Amino acid sequence: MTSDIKLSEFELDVMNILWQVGKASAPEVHEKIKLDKDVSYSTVKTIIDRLEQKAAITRADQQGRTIYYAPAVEREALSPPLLKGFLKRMFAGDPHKMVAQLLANEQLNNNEIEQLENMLAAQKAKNTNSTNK
Amino acid sequence: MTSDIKLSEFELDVMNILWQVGKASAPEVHEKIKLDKDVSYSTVKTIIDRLEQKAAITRADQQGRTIYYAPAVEREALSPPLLKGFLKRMFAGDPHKMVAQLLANEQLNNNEIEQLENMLAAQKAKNTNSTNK
DNA sequence: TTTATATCTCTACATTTGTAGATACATACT
DNA sequence: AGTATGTATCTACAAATGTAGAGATATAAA
Repeated sequence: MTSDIKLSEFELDVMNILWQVGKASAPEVHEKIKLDKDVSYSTVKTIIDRLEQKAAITRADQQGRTIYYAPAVEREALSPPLLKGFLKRMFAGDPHKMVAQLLANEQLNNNEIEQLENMLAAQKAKNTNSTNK
Repeated sequence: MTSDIKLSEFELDVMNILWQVGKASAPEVHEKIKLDKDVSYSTVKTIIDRLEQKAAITRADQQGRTIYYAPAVEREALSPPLLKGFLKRMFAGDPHKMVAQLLANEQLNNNEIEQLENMLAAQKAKNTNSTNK
C-alpha cells in the first residue's frame, strides 16, 4: 500500500533533508532549512513534531538530550499518489504536457536528455515483451 | 511574469474544469466535481468565489441570474513554479527521478513513449544549436 | 399574479498549516 | 557543586482550506 500520509509543503521540506542525510537532530535540520528561509528553531521543531505525530519520521537515536530523527517512510512510498494528483491537477493527467514543461523549465543538457531517452527505451522494451505492446 | 497566484488543491480541481470546458456556471462545476467527490453546492460555490477573489477566474457571461465563469489565468502560467516546487520537494529537484516514477506509475504504451522521445530529440537538437551544447 | 425553483449571497466553523515565544531541563563547563 | 547553554516541551495564534447551512431573490412555471 502506498502510504497515504499527507504532508504539507514545509513538512516535505524537512523530509527532504532527512531523506538526504539519513538522520539529523532538530537543530541540524534547522540549520539546513535556514539556508533557504528564515524561520526560528521552534517553527522547525514544531514541524518535526508533527512529522513524528504523523509517523513519517522516528526517533532513531539520542545523544545527551539531543534526539536524532530518521525517515519512517521512503520518498518512493509518498510520491506516487502525489505525482498522480499533481499530474491530474496541473496537467489534466497528461504526462506529455508535464514532460514538455519539464523540458521548457529545467534546462537539461544533452547528457541528461540522453539518460532520459535511455529510460524511455528501456520502458519501451519492457512493454514490447509484455501486455501492452 | 509567472503569475504567482497560489491555489489550493480544491481550487485547482475547479480550475481544471474551467480550463477544460472554457466556461461554466457554478451548478455546472458542481455537477462535474460531484463525479469525483461528494460535496455540496455551497462548498463548490465558495471555492469559486475564492477563485474570483484571487482573480484566477472572471465572470464571463450571465444568463438570467446564472453566472458563467471563465479562467483568467492559463494553466501554463500557473504550472512552472508549481512544477519546480513539486520537483524539488518530491524528487530532490532531479527530473530523472520524476520521469522514472512517471514511467513506473502511468503505463504508457509505445506510441506515447515515442512521442516523448520525439520531444527529447527536439530539445536535444535545440540545445546543440545554442548555448548549452 | 402568485408560487415554485434554481441560484446566489452571507455567515460560520473545524482542521490544517505556518509561525514562534515562554519555559523547563539535562548536560557540559568552571 | 554551581552555572551556562543548548535542546526539548508546551502553548498559542493568525491565515488558509475544506465544508456547508440559512436565507435572499430573480426568473420560470402555474
